[in-house]
Amino acid sequence: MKKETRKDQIIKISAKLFKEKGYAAVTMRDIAKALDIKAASLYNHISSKQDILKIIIISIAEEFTDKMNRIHASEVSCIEKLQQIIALHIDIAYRNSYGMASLNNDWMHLEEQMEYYLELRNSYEDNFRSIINKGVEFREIKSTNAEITLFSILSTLRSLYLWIPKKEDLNPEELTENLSQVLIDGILNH
Amino acid sequence: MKKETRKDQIIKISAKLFKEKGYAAVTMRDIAKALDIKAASLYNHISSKQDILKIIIISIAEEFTDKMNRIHASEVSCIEKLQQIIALHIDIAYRNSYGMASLNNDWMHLEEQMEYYLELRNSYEDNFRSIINKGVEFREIKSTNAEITLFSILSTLRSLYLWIPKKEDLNPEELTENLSQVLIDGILNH
DNA sequence: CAAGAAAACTAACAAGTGTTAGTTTTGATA
DNA sequence: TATCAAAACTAACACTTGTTAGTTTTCTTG
Repeated sequence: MKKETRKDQIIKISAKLFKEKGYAAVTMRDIAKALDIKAASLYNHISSKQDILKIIIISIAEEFTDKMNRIHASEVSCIEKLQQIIALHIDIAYRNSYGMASLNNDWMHLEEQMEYYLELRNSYEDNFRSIINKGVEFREIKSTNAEITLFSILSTLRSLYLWIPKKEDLNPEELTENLSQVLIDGILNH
Repeated sequence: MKKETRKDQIIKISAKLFKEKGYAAVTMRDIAKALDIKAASLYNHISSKQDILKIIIISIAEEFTDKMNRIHASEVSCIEKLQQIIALHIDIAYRNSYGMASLNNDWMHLEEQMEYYLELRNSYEDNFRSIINKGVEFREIKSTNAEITLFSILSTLRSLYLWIPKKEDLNPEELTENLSQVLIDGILNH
């Protein structure tokens, strides 16, 4: 593990501030103040405010897309794939809850990179949809509206970043187990 | 039904812009341009930018809290209460998907009103939690972690505003039916 | 149609924005 | 210890921000 550079610190503290107030409401002076330096000094490490956002968002989006591709291609049941997707989201939300906030809420402030981001997101969602559709086809998953199933699971997973930091007592393994139960088995006691 | 005032138009178009770019990234000149007037003219109808946000968010938050109170107090099973909550979210998301975006993402930019907003939200969540806990107690709901059940359902409901405008083919009744199935019965085919 | 209110306008403000240029300080290496 | 790059600084820029003051236009109503 390499030492944390000043640039890493800038990215990290920026992600934290972006989560609290949103990208547009955070100024370069806010970021600088949080590091106890002047705004102009930031430019020795990053090229622009946009650049910070791009680094935060694209790295996470690529990780999601990459790992989803592997899950999609793997030779396990659809239900097992769903469990792996749940574990993936929990893992990333634990490691980078600040970045997840930007991914979810600030992607519209990407400029040149927005198209690429949307490609990554669409690829991810297409794989997700494909897994659920196969699950319905193989009778593993109920054939109510598959699009609603996708939406519901994805909404929950995308909100994990808000919730995980407030529940530090729960470890990732236990959470993965319980969340899989709720999302896949449902809540009804029959 | 009274005629739509200029103020109503300002609130409506602002909510739309806030959904697209977030409160902080929308300027008074943006709002004015969308109405084909000058920024200064807005101040004949509203007192500040903050004021617009306050009106958008507080009215929805009060509606949620109010209707949740009634559901909580009603004499039906917990599962039926959950269905009513789902119907409530779908109803509001259909009628005001723009406002829901601000409620979810821009509440941190409320100033004097933030405390009141948080009270409303906490009251809502406490009622929701109480319904689920009672459901577990009465053996209507599985006794996996109740907090995870709450989180999962609430995340899905809070994301409806993103999804409903893209699926115009689905009517509210059908959606309520299907979403209840997914959230309550789960997706597993057994 | 006259009069007054409502709602638009122009012009400007003070403060805050991201960023650059040029300079000084810091810290590692030879 | 001398050197040189990395990283901090000060000062300033051009532009944008929310908002106000004062004026003109438009609409409503008697």
